[in-house]
Amino acid sequence: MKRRLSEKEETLMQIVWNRKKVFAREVKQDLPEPRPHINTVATMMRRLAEKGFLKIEDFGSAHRYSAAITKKEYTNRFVKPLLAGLFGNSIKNAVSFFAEQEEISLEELREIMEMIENKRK
Amino acid sequence: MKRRLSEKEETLMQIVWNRKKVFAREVKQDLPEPRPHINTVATMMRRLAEKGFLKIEDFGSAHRYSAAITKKEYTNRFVKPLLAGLFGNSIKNAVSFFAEQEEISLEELREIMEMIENKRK
DNA sequence: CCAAAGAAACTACAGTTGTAGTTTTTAAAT
DNA sequence: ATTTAAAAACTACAACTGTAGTTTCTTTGG
Repeated sequence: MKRRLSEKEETLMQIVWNRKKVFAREVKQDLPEPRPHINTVATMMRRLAEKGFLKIEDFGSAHRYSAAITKKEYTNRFVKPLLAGLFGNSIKNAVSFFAEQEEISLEELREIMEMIENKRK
Repeated sequence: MKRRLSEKEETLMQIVWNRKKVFAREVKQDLPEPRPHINTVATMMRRLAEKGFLKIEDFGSAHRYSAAITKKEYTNRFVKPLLAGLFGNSIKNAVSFFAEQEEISLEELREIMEMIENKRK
């Protein structure tokens, strides 16, 4: 579990994180068109399991998959360093960037601050 | 210029973005130990150029590289969607996440808001 | 001009990713 | 028990990545 995932792999993990427990067939259904062959999905799921990102639970004749790493862990382990690398090791700079790009508004920043303050009470 | 870069490639781009114009030899110097062989760096730079991420300027017998895409463009094209994918298409959620992880403080959020407010004047 | 140094270009190879065909196993239905 | 359907497992392959050795080209110092 050392390298960060490719885009496609990340998409699969997204689906697993959302649905908690999934069969390959369901993962395929959640993918956008053009959907890959079911075997493609199955192969990628198997590889993700081999790499320690997914757990397998046997379920009759089928495997049911679930995440072996939470989205939070994944984000901390792989996404945070990515952002840090791009923004001089500062998440603050990253947030500034998105604020300047107007991907987040002053209003929303205010909401976040409130939310954090409440949580600390 | 369609897929996002690997970690190593991104590291090379970082160096180019920082130094603006670089020779392969300089890129190698900026890499952390254990440094790869110079040919490894050269090959990756050539491939990044082929993929449209770098421009080449001939400079005597050597190539001098510079970024063909700004860090801002790269972030918007590849990093923003990555974050959006993880956080329900909401950069706000992403920022909330990092705030909860205490990767950014209330103080810093306040600074960002001020900075943005000033910029809009 | 010629040799030496440095760089680019070319070649090679193993590991990973995305893709899916083929074969085998399993379960279910009659 | 036999067929059938579904899934897993296995196999294959091309593209891409990381790595570096080998060969060729180009400059420059004598």
